[in-house]
Amino acid sequence: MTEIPRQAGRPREEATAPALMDAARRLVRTNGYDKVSITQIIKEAGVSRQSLYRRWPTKADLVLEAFFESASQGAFGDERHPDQGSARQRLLDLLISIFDHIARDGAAMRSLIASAQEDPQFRASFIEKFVLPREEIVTDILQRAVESAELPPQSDVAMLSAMIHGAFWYRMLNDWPLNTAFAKAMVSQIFGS
Amino acid sequence: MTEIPRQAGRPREEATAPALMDAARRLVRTNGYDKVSITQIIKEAGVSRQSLYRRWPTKADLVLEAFFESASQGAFGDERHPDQGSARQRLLDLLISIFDHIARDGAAMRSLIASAQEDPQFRASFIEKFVLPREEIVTDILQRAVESAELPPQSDVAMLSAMIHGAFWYRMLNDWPLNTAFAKAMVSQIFGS
DNA sequence: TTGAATAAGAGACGGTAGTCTCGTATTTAA
DNA sequence: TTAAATACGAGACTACCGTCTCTTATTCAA
Repeated sequence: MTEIPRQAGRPREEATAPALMDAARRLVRTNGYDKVSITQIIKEAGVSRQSLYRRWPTKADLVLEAFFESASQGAFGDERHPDQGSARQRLLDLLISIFDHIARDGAAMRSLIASAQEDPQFRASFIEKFVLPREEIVTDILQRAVESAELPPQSDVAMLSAMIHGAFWYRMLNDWPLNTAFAKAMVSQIFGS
Repeated sequence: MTEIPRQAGRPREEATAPALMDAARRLVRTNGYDKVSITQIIKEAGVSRQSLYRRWPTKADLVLEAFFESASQGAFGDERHPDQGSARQRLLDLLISIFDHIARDGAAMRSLIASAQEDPQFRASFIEKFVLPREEIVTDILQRAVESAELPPQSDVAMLSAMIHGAFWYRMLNDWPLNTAFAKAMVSQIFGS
């Protein structure tokens, strides 16, 4: 319980950040990322323009936090029981869970990937907050698979991870379906069928 | 030599389209896709705004054609000798050639992938003109590899192709390096080391 | 009690994408 | 020769993003 010594000056309105995230989530789910303007979001949240830009540098940063950093609503790829079951089964469960989330919020995710391409600042933040954590979950599963001999000992775990994430990024970005059949096929390709 | 019956009306200025593509290529290579405005491109090409929009619906469509549809300058992934050499070697050569092109024009490619996420119209055109042709080159190599027993007969060629393209999309979009070492590692992962 | 620091809302501002209109030029067909 | 069709350049127009300024409000420290 370390007391944060308060700065001089008017404190931030506590309700503003959640109001903006809620508004952003709701509007983006309803209308799609690029159909939603900053002006709409601040009107919906009942807040001024500068109050948004004081908290996030761009629309993309706000949406990233609104969608993918709220632990309470379950981010992509929960790994609740990292030590149970075979690596193969854990990877399959993880992929199915990811594809479920993509079915709901894939459009937002695609827009964030797009924004990351245009803005190096945001890209760094996106990689740190979104890509690397998910990368780690997969490499962890694969590493354990090597240790338990479910994968051959000379397996290139980093390469396999790039192929796994890459495959569904590629499919998602190009409008190909991501379903259970695809998850099973991918797992078979990795672990052998 | 079928004569195209000319419509009534003033014909298009033949020099306009190449002038716009040249200007777009030059400016985007120098300054980067999102630093270049339509206004800059038309000024550089010495052409009016509408003359551009009469030919391409968006900046992305112009840049796609300027960079990746000019056969003369070698698109990504030339396959000059599709029947020579092992499939493994052909895939390696192809990957190295792709990575070379990415080193030069990867920034433009990333921006086009980004634009494709925001605009379904452009996405369809991007998939048709860019993604599918390259998809075909890889699946062709893999299919021949199955036929020549370089890959096991039950290989899921479509899945392997998604993993290959996906892996370098994923790496490219996230600022990881794409070099010969990565190409070799990927080929080893596909064909066995 | 006062001053410094910071937040708030309101809204002007510059830069950009893509649309639209206007007057003019060029071509085909009647 | 004339009318229809289409191209041209010039530039106005709307909507948007992100920045900036102005005035007011709230908090801490002297």
